[in-house]
Parts: sequence; structure tokens; C-alpha cells
Amino acid sequence: MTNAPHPVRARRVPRAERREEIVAAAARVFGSKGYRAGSLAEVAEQVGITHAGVLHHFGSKDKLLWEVLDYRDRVDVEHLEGQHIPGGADLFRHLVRTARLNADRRGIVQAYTVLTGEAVTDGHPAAERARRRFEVLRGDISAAILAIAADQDVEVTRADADQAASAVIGVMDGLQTQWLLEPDVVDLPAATRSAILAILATVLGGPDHLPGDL
Amino acid sequence: MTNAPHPVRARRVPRAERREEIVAAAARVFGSKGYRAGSLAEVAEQVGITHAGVLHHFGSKDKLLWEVLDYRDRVDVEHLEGQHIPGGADLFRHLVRTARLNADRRGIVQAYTVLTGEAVTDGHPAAERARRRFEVLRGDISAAILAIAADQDVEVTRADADQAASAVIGVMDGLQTQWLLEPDVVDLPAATRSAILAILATVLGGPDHLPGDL
DNA sequence: TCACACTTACTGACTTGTCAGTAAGTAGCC
DNA sequence: GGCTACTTACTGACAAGTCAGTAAGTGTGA
Repeated sequence: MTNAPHPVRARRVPRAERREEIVAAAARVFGSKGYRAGSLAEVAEQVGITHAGVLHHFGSKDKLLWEVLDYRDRVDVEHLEGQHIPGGADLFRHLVRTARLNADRRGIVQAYTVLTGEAVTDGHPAAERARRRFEVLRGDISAAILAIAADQDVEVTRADADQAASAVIGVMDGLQTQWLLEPDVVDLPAATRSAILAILATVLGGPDHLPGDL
Repeated sequence: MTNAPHPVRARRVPRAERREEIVAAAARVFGSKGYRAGSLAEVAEQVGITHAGVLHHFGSKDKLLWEVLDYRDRVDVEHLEGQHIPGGADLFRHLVRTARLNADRRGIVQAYTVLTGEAVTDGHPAAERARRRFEVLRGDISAAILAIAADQDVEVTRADADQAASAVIGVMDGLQTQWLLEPDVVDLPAATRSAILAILATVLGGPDHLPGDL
């Protein structure tokens, strides 16, 4: 009798590999249900282990969330050749391209939207993270605007560039929410592109100074 | 012995009054913690009754949420004179004014942001509501753009107006999220105003056709 | 052999919702 | 006015479930 000596047990998987599986599953679960509503049991089930197994690897639900956020940041820049965010007009080309890609990555967009929305609730573990993320993005976009302005010989104040940067991030996020609810009504890439163009054109003092081919 | 014949009991309050208290409390709780994370017990505590008392009035947590959303919609238009949303350039004046008001109504903004973010999670009871809300808003804004275009003798397609409308809603929502996380960094009214102006100017084919004094 | 991935078994805290009981208020009637 | 019959607002106890987290044990692969 060599068959079925004991009930089916999950294949023993090396630590690093299992952790990756779990983080990917958690990204899906937290992304679709939210962090507070998503349970460790559901994450575990997707990997084929028990929720205690998940805790064995990450210690607590909060720590798992950190890993998910790190993971998502890594995935976010995966498709970038140089692995670093470009500057100047290239940054906006990158943003528009990201919007185009996002139209086929509903899960990732939903995760970002849900988690960001949840982050503004009282005492949420991802709040600080969301703040930092916005800060960095705003800085990058603002710098890119100032670079284009310098290149085009138009004067733009730091404050105006910052405000335009906030607006660019804002439309991108806001359009994503609408698109998630009604994908057939909102054309995410097109709307994102023209909104960014509108904001850029205005802050640069007219469409004449826009960088081409966004 | 006429004193304390039974433990202190909550003052007995007539139905309509109590329901209002509960809905207001629920709006605070769901607004600050989210619907799924906010508990009936916490709502009840704020009113000074038990969670069973809350259920006596509303039957279920879901039904309480509906009431909260209705309540918020009523409060939203409370400061409008005619109680109805204006059209044409007045609509944009109204939107900018709302942004100004919102800068002093953090709680309401947070409730809107949290609940809208939660609405994109799988099977959320407020999803349909959020969809309808966006649809109506988009329709109103799009119509206002077309009205201004007609007035200014510029040609704007329905599709372009719709897209601009989505963008206007998007910036407003997106900026609110950033402002909630960093109120000192983001100037909500100013950023909202200039972003709306930028989008309008572009869809109307240049700043010359903009309505004055937004 | 032994570290490690994991399960089983459990705890304690919370969740929404149900239900019976009770006090407070109200309408009808004498 | 005062008594009765009824409704309504609410409590407290409980059911039934979910949750994260802990502790101890077990099979497995290097």
C-alpha cells in the first residue's frame, strides 16, 4: 500500500516562493474587498494553506499589508525600461502610457483606488504610505512642469507647478474611480490624456508650449 | 423610596427625532471609518442607546446606509437657494463655491471620499448609488459645457463635453483625497478652481470663451 | 537529524441580527 | 379625572458567525 498514506497536504514550498504567492494573493484580496474587509482566511485559501500559515510567514495582517504595498510599487515600475521614473515631457508620456496600460489592468487599478480611499479613514495603517506616495509624485510632476517651462522659455512659479501637479494626480485618480464603476461610459486613456493636456497647456500659458505626441 | 426604581434609561424620544439623530451619527461613523468598518454599536453609543435600538428603527445596517446616503444628498444641496442645481456657467460657479465650502467641512468630504472609495469594492451596497450619482453629475456638467459653447458660438461635440465633464468630476474628487491626507500642502479651493478653468478653456478652444468670475 | 513549513486546535474579541420583556406614551371610554 | 387597551421605544441576553492571533504538534526535505 503505497497510495495515500495521509490526507493531501499542500506541497512544501520554499519560503521566498510562498511569500510571493501570498503577497500576490493578498494584493488581489485587499484590492477587491479592501484591507479591513479582506480576511487572512481568504488570502490563505487562494494559496491553498490555512490562515495560520499566512501568519507564520508575515506575523500579522498589518505587516502583510506593508508587503503588498511594496509589491505593488515594484510592479508599478516594472514596465519601465530604466526602472526609474523619467522627467520633463517624458514623465507625461509615461503617465498617459500608464493610463493606457491601466485600462487593461482592472485589478491593479481597483487595488490602488480601494486602498487609497481606505487610507483616509481614521487611523488606517496605510495613511502615511499614501501621503508619502502623493508627496513624491507631486514633486516629480512639479519638477517636470518646471523643466518644460524652462525649456520653452515661459515663467512658471513653483506654487503654480505644484498646484498643476496636484491636479494631474487628481484627475488620474478621479477618472479611475469613475472608470471602475462604469468602464463602458468612461474612456480612461482618452479622458486622462486630454485632461493632462488641458492642465499642462494652461499652466504653461497656452497650447503653443505643449510638448508634442502625448 | 421613590428614588432610582430602575437603572438609568435613555430618554424616550419620538421616532422621527431619534431616526434623525441616528442617521446623523451613522453619517459620522461611516464617514470616518467606512461602512464596513463602522459598527452599529458605535453608532448607537453616539446616540446613547444600544445597537438593538438602532436596529429597531432601521431593521438592518444596509437600510441604515441607504438613509445616510439620502441624508447626505439632502444636506449637499441645502445651501442652494433654489434647492436645484444650476446650469450653464452658474454650474461651474456652484462647483467652485462648493469646493470653497468643503475646505471647512472636512467630515463631509471624508464621508464622501471614503464611501465612494469603498463603493468600488466587490458587491458593495453603495455601488449602484455611486454610479447613478456620477451619471447625473456628468450629465449636468456636460450639458452646462454645451450650453456655454452654444452661447459662445464654438462647436463642441457631445463626446468631448462628456469627457471634459468626467475630468471635472475627477479632479474635484482626486484633489479632495489629497487634501484630506495633507490639508496644509494642497489648497483645495484654489487647485479645484484652476483645474476646472483649465479643462473648460481647453474644451471650449481657448481661454477667450471662458465665463468670467469663477 | 533538525530546521522549517505548515496544520490543528483554540482563544477572545467583535460582528449583525433576533427575541422576549418592560417602561413610557397615547387614545378611547366611563 | 382616571382607568383600560394598546402602540412604541428601548434594553439585555443571546445566537451564530467572523476575525486576528497564539501555541503546540507533525511531516518533509536538505
